[in-house]
Amino acid sequence: MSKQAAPLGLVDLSADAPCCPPLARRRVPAETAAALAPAFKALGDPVRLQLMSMIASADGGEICVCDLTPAFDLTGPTISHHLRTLREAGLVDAERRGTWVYYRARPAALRQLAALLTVEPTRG
Amino acid sequence: MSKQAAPLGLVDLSADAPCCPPLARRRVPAETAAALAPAFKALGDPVRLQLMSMIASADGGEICVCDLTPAFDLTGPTISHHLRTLREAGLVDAERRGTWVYYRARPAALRQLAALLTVEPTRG
DNA sequence: GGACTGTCTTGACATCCGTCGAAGCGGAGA
DNA sequence: TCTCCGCTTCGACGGATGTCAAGACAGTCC
Repeated sequence: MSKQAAPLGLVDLSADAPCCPPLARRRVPAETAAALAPAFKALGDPVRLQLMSMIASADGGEICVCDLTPAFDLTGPTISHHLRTLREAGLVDAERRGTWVYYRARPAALRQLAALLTVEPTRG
Repeated sequence: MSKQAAPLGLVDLSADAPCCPPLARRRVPAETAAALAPAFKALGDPVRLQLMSMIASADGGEICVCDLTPAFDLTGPTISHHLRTLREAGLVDAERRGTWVYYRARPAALRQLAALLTVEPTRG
């Protein structure tokens, strides 16, 4: 369930989207901004930024929700909500395996965002 | 009025903050997440993402508000509000010169965010 | 000094967002 | 089958956010 590019209003941050010269090199057009802003917004919460980091840096490339939840002073539903936000932003993928649900990062999405923010070494 | 590093609750994204190995390499600690999330949140709006791009890609490194406002179907105060958000996130600097106000990007801040999102070419 | 221009601030309002408790669903084990 | 456990969804609430109209402030030109 992770094959289609942008299911149902999800952001398309798939690897093959040939997206985006650096933001500082040329003006980002409105459509591109509208497509990428949700990803930045998803990272714009401290909890989600930590979740994203825990997922992206996990050994084996994936991590169980049961390892994420106890790292915060928040209820299960709240963590679940944040994970959903990251999922809908196209930053992570989820997979149920038996009792547990595992999350893994989408490196291509992170790479796109990083590329957009890239700045020339020191121009001028 | 643009000399001090992090005045009054602003995010410290100054160049000398030795901040942040990639998010995918090691878990981002809570304080770091709290410090950086506002910058991502500021970029999490399509209008601000475009503004940021227009400012960062401007010839001469700076751009007048009078050139920013007409690019959107929004009122002056609304644009001003978004610019303030970018300023308080430490992403841009403002300077009044005569009648007009000029904005310029803070490359160091963008670099920090880009570095945080950096992913190994293809690990594994 | 006075009028004009450009930008920011204030106040108000509708909407969105983070959070929780309660309930639902799916799988595992007795 | 029945119960327990993990995770998600639903419904609700308070606070934050995006937007605008009106007013305030800074600087220029006559």
